[in-house]
Amino acid sequence: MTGEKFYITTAIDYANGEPHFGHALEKIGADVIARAHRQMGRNVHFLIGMDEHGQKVAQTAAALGIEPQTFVDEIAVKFRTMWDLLGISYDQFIRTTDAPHKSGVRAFIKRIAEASPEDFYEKEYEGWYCVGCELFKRADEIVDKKCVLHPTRDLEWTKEKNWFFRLSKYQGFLSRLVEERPNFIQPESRRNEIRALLASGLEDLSITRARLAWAIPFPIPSPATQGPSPEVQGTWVWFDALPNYLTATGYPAKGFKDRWPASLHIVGKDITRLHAVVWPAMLQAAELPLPERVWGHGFLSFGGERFSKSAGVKISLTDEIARFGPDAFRYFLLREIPFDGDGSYSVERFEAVYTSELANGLGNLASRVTAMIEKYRAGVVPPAAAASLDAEDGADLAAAQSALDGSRGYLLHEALDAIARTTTRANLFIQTSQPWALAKDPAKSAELDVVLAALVRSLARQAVALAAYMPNKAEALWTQLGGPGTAGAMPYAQLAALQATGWQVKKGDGLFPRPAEPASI
RNA sequence: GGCAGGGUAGCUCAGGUGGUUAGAGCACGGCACUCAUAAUGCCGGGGUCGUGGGUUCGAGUCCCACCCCUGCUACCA
Repeated sequence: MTGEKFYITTAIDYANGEPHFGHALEKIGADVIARAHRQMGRNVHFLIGMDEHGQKVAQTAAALGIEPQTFVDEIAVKFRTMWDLLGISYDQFIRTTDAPHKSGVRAFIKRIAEASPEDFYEKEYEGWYCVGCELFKRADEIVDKKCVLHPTRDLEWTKEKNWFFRLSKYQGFLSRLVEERPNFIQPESRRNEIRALLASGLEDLSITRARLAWAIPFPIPSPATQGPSPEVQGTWVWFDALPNYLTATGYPAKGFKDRWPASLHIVGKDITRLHAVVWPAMLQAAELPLPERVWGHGFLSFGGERFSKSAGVKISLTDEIARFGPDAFRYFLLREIPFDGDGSYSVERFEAVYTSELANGLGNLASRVTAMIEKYRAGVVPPAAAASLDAEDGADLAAAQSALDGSRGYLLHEALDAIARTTTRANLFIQTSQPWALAKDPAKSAELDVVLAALVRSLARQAVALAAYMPNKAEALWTQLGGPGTAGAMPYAQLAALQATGWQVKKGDGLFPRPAEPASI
């Protein structure tokens, strides 16, 4: 690969539980973008990983009676197993307990201390602490002496000495960033929220915690506690987790700039502000290049409840993947949930979409085309001129590509909608041209060639276009068609001119078997 | 409480700057066809466009009020 570099990341997942639907949606979406960019000829590096420090991890491990490292090791295995099952094509898996990450974080903090010495300072912090939020609250978040989000609880006045990062200093810088680079934070709804946040003013961030043992020790000694046993604070999540995108490149080792800056951070909409405000300020303080773009995707709900919340949702990720397999699951999530907004998951919808679009639509189309090539042309695709189908597919495939090349953001649901139209068009094309009738008239043999070859080309294009979404099924289809190499390795640039003459078609098992009929009375 | 977005067929949603009978997909009903995973194609039924006012020759599309939903409201992704 020699193309333009494309460094894509997802949020690192907090190692305090099992992978759930929300994690899966993000990884699948990022994986599709990564795979698609490979087919666009980019030099892709796809990073995912785990956030493994913090109080909750330490507490959970303690409750289980095991060391935190042992605990996160087990969690990391569970996540990687899930990503392998779902076919996530990541190039690198970073963990914040990796030694290179920990040393990279220290180097990054020291770099800021050198480049922007006034940006770190110690302060005795005190304020109203909401036990519900587990946060200090600002005055404008307090109404009637109660937290607006937890009005039934009393606030507690709490004190702690911490290191702070002078985020307020970067307010002007960040405002210009968001105004001058409208693509920096997308989609538009997220950008509006960030603009509102910037307009309301920024406060400095506390970036360490006392008595936090399961963390990277903050590398700057406290001037106030010099002596035989200086107090060492634990580095709080901001400076531990966010720099993973940077330390993954090998920072501070020479050569990290071969990969940095990141092209695209895919994150949940709940943490877009961290990536669009805090992270750029940190990088600017270190005088390092900023990422090109942050994309805040939406959330998945189930019967009105968040998947990410621990309570109530009684639906298993592994069960849903097993229902029709990983590829169909990937397809459904991205088809059903707009990648720039929220959506809800329902088993009924999954079954409906699978049956109508994958089994009856694409699967049956492949079945009827391969059957006709075998029956009428002994399995060999005949040479033939282009048909109306080829030209008409072009617009949809272009739309599918433009929906995820970044020019309009990353609208994966729109891309799948466009590809689905090519499936519908091919089924209609068969009905209109009636190849079975052409086959009965020897004088119409050339006409039949045109129809059959066009259908194989259409399916081949669909296999290539769908390879990012359903990698296994796309290859299964490609193999049945007798295409060269793999569908996933076929560049989008070659789609329009794709030929299939001479391919050896071999009808195989149904791509998407219809679900078993429910037992009726 | 503040800010932002939204409420259109059973379900998911389209509907630039107001203009003939409000559209698509799915689901449902009928017909056609047979290459195919009883799949496909065609036709059809189905909507007081959140509520109430207003502007206009004319409003889903503009204005006002109200109701409801969602998101954001920065320190544990």
